[in-house]
Amino acid sequence: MNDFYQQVYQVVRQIPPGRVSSYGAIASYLGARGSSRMVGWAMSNAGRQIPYVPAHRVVNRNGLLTGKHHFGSEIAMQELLESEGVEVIDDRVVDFDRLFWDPLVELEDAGQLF
DNA sequence: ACGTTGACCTATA
DNA sequence: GTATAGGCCAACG
Repeated sequence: MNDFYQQVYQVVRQIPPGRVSSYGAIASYLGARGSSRMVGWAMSNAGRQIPYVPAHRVVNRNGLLTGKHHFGSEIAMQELLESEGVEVIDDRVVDFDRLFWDPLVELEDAGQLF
């Protein structure tokens, strides 16, 4: 795969349980601010990646579970999040601002990767 | 090769 | 606060 995808997967794996991030934040961290859609495409392939990529911890900027349809079932993503202590109501992450995990802030730089 | 689609985001009104 | 437009670029038919 391209390095871009691998980088996306690396960042997603850094998201701690019970926290969530966004496509745009990851794209921005990888230097592709305008290409947040590519992060979504990377997630589409995330299910086939080894090791496991916690794609359920990645939601859109509004905290909406827009990618839930790509999981096994419609409630799989929500179930996974709730099993980690993340409240999800009406396909939306509760206290998204508080649970938001920004790689730009948490990792500070690319030194945490590789 | 071309048009459409898509797990998105920002800007403007 | 919502609505609309534009940009982004890989994958698919």
